[in-house]
Amino acid sequence: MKGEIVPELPEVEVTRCRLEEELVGKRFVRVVSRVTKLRLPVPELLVRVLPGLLVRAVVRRGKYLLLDCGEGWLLVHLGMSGFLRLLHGESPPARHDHLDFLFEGGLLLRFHDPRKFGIVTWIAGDPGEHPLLNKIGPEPLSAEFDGNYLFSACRSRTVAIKQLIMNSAVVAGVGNIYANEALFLSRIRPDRPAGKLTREECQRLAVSIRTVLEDSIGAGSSFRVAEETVSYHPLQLKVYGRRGASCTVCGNPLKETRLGNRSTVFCEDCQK
DNA sequence: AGAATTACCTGAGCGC
DNA sequence: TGCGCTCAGGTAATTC
Repeated sequence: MKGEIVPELPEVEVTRCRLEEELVGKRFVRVVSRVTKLRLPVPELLVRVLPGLLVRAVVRRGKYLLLDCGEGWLLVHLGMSGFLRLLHGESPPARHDHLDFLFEGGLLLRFHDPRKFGIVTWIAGDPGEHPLLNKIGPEPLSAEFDGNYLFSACRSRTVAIKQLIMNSAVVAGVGNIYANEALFLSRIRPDRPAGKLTREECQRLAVSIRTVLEDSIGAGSSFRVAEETVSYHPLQLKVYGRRGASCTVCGNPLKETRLGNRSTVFCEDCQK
């Protein structure tokens, strides 16, 4: 598909930063829901529980956004096609504008998601114990995620390394695009059984995952993400979406295969 | 336990 | 023009 914007971890992180700047310290005034079900049901109590509450913090766990509202947490996942916009003042909702969160001062946070793969829900207790969050592995940008951790996680695993790093129980928030990019950068074939990687390869891959994510967050930070939409910087993607095009390193045409029914692009000459 | 498969959803693109 | 089909993909649930 052309021009498809899938929010990956960098997009979610840049969105988090914008929400943090704009919303922390602000109070919900009104919530309007025009949808009953996204990937999960959108609880009706949102419209009752949020007004009057103050946003204390905005945090990210994998691709989940969490607004700390004191007595509970608003959890948002953008799924495949979701994004958040920040608007000032009244604005009539467009198609697929499913939820509006109005804040004091006239600020409007709007959730838009054509495919409804996103999630908006309320967590009353400790978010770390919530079923959606309690099995998620370490953050890829944290110190906990390193070559040694990844090597341990690979032990006795027969799945392809690409599928392993896309498993959120192993590492949080690595989606298809950056899995492809990180494997290219670390010169490892995506279809290698995870258990066959050496410790040194795991070290390279862990560094590459961090690098591609951090680079993208840096590139994205110059864009007005949460106000408009999330945006990729396609020029910096070296393999994803480039089947048949020339490898940026050796010039040979990139190959495409499927792993776990996901598009997988790599260079058979550079990646071993 | 781990691996493989399915389900959820809509818009775009394609063949006819 | 439009119908029907396929594909895109995050993640949890289900099945093997």
